[in-house]
Amino acid sequence: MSNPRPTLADVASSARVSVSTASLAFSGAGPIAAETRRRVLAAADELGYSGPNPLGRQLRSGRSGIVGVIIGDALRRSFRDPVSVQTLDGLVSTLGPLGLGVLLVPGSTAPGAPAVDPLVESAAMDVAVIMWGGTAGDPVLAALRRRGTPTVLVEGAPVEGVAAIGIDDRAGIARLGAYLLELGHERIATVTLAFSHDRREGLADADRVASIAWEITRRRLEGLSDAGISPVAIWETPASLVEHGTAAGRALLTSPEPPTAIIAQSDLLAAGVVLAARELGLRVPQDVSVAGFDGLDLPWLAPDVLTSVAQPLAEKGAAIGHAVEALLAGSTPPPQILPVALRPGTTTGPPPQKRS
Amino acid sequence: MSNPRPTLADVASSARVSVSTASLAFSGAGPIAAETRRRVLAAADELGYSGPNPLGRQLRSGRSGIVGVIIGDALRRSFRDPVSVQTLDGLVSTLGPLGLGVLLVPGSTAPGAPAVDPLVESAAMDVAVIMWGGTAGDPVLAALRRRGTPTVLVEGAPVEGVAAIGIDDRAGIARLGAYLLELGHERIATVTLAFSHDRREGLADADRVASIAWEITRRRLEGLSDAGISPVAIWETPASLVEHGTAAGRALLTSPEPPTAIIAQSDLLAAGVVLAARELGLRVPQDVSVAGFDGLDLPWLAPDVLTSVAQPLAEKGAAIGHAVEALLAGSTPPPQILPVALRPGTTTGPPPQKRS
DNA sequence: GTGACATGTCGAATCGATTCGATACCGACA
DNA sequence: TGTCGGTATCGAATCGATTCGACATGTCAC
Repeated sequence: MSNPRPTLADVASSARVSVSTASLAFSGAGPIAAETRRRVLAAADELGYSGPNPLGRQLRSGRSGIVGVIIGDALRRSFRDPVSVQTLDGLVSTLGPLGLGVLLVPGSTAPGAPAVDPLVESAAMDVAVIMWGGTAGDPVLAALRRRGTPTVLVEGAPVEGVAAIGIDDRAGIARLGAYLLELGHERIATVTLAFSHDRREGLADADRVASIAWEITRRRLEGLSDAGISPVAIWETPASLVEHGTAAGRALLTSPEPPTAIIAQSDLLAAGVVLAARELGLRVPQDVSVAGFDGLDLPWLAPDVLTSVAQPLAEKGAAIGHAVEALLAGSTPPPQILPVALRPGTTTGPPPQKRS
Repeated sequence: MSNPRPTLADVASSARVSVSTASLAFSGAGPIAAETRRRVLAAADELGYSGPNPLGRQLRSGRSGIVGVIIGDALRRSFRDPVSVQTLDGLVSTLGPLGLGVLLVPGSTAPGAPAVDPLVESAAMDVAVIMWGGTAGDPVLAALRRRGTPTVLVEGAPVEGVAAIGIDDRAGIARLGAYLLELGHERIATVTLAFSHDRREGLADADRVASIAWEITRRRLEGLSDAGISPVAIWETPASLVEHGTAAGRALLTSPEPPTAIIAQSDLLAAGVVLAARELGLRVPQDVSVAGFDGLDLPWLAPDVLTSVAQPLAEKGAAIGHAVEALLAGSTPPPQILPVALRPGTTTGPPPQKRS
């Protein structure tokens, strides 16, 4: 009964045709008589053969049909961020129709360890996508290189020979900064994404800022300078999560000379700042303006609607998908920077009148 | 230069050993002289050969090392729910050390279409995990069966020959119901997860309730009966998202005879109800009690802490992982129901005194 | 000195499909 | 009648590894 699963050869012999003909019946690549085809399929049906074994096909074609998506570290952390999820969703939607599957690959095995997850070294994948820009000497990038796996780097620093997809976050932040300056703000603080793997939390001094390893954080910080803003405080967070934004907000808003506006590098962080302000009895935006980045829909922040810079998440996922497609076709897709758009909400306004 | 990638045969001939010996040098399965091994590795290094091609290995072993995770429909929807994400995280953490990768497989191609995504039919996977209980006649389940892929069903109705992992949500809801009864509530309404693929939103009458296709929704509803509660209203939502909870809360709390307590089948829904109550100027729990299910940590709901029934998400993921492991080993893991625990928060209290 | 045994290496078969080139057959056309 | 062209089928090679059994060599004990 439950013999070893039937193979194409079994089906062929049962239908009294050669293996090659049987293969044709399934793949449809090549001329085959309708009657023969019918006979083969009937035999397959009878034997309980459910189509060619993908493993055989893959070996022959040299393609696994799998795109490895390297997720920062803990899935839990990456995916608590709607930004990752929506981007991934866009990617999956684009890859699906191409018959490509997405394999989730943890980056590093242990949180702090420099070791690379064994899957990066040994999983079958035709292309790899690094979701959150690897740093220059990223061991994951090195491993992929060694394996010769074509790679798409998302939101990273440009690396020779690696396809890149990003967004124009620097200009977006600059635009946001200009907007706040126009409103009259002079004391602007900022809450940033993580600086590097060490994921510290707290105020960052100039030295610390100079040590930023993650391109995305640096770029968004540079957007502020572009707007001519030098922040009165730079607060570094371990990850883009609401609670870290709240912690940042509490600290910044209770400082001796609190900022009149806070720009966070992500909406989740900004939302956290808004919650901290509420908690402290401050009105947003009358007492303090708060702005974020990403353009997420955060219904639970109601009645506030975050002022933010919207990035096209689904399109970003699709762009990654197209880059993957191009790499598979053997071409080298050009780097692509997607545009972002300032989206004013209810959390920004003119600064409070100076008392005294 | 960039010739066709070197193969084990190339390495072997370059190291002047046979292919079989070269294989041994990499796999370590079998006796091999240290010196020979060194020579092979050196040759590999020189040729830029980065380990055996997984495709060849897979064909030989008949194993792909891939676990397909079938996600309901749109990734975007599934993964906006922290419950899915945290469970998946637990699963990935368990599978990683086993050298197994997780392949994301969309369930159905189009939202409403009954068609099954081609990946379900043709992707190479050793085991499949259906994340949110397929219904009885689920086409995905049927397809997997036909292919003979061992399957783990999470939170589903028991199906012959399919491994099952679930939580004791029915008892948990019953416990929660009892708790509210003890507090003195008499008018209790409930907000449920989706009934079926059609994902309607609004009050459900008895007929509609009788038509529930999704086991998880039915089970949690039955928990209420177990506690002796017949809800004054049953509000059906399309998905476990905050905004649907808010819509439900608005409707239920503005009805002629509003409930004094609302039990939601998920924390996200419950959080939405709390937000609706705030919006309506109602105090929680003085004016209305709200409870959820899942035991999520929702910092943005502060200062409220949701009363909820906590389920062990990471453990659930791990349990799924172990079931996968067992299936791969050829055994049939027993169905497993994980315990849940009532976790009172600040959103429940005695009902308001009757006026008049 | 010889048999028993462990160690290292090799050749060939195998996993399950795809695909190229050859062959056989048919009707049409000159 | 001989040839050309197209269709349908088949045989054999191929993808890149793993693994089993055979064989050669070396060591030890009796």
